[in-house]
Amino acid sequence: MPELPEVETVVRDLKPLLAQKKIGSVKILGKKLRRPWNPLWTKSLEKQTLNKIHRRGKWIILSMKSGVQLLIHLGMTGQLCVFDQQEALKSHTNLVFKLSPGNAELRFRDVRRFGSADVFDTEKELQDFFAKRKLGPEPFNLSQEYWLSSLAKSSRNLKAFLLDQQNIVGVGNIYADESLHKSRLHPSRLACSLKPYEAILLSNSIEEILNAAIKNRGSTIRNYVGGAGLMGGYQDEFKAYGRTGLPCMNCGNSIQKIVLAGRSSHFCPNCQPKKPSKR
DNA sequence: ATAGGCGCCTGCTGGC
DNA sequence: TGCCAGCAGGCGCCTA
Repeated sequence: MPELPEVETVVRDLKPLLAQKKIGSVKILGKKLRRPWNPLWTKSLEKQTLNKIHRRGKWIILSMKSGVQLLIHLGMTGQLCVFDQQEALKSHTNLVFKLSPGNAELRFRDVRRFGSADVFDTEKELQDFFAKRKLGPEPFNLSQEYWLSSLAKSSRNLKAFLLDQQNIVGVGNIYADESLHKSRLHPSRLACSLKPYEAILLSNSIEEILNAAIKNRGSTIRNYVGGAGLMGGYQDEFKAYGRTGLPCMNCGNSIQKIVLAGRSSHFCPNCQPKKPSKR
């Protein structure tokens, strides 16, 4: 589900709600997530004081003062929200962290269970976990040198390239389509075929699209809600994603859908020609 | 090493 | 109205 803007919104929402809180009890419910919960993790987290909440790509990191790290990925349908203890548990709630002082609790709920929760005893172990996955750079203030060279080295199409978190983190199916539409690049163009001006246009577009989506608190198609339970608003701004057969906002031609990298890809055949435009 | 295909899950929608 | 195939925001494993 959630891509960088949604994850960023969850983090921003949770920040004030989790500030100065301590984790009381940890409850594990329902079926396992992508990976099963290790019972030792419960002990590692209980009585720990939260220090910082941030994200790396689409991963949410809750760091404890002791150095223990709780790492959450929302998968396709994950929701990480604070509720009052009195509020009824929604179906498919997997994890409940009581917070003290106060009557609130942090709940993780993931209908499809593609999400995950992991605990690391130290910052170093968390970094090793990320290193194994070879996460690429954040999309903001990308080094131009890095971007041009990694595009040039890749024989994949742009859609697959953008979805690969080793090249750039945080971009998923929606924002890949939106960024390609904004840069007027066909999703099946090969990464290595981009001229430098096209490559720069693409990275600028990614940044602009993601920033605009963050401003709108992300996009809600079905399940996504922020850390305080609110839906996103950027779904109303889509220019390509999900607009199959509807007129392109730039030129009026109808938006096409094809499958690339196993995912549906929406683009305007007129604005995003397969051949590079001359310049 | 790299890239492509598919499996993992559940719920909703659209077409018959 | 009812059924069911197809599809959905992501990752990770396997294979070639």
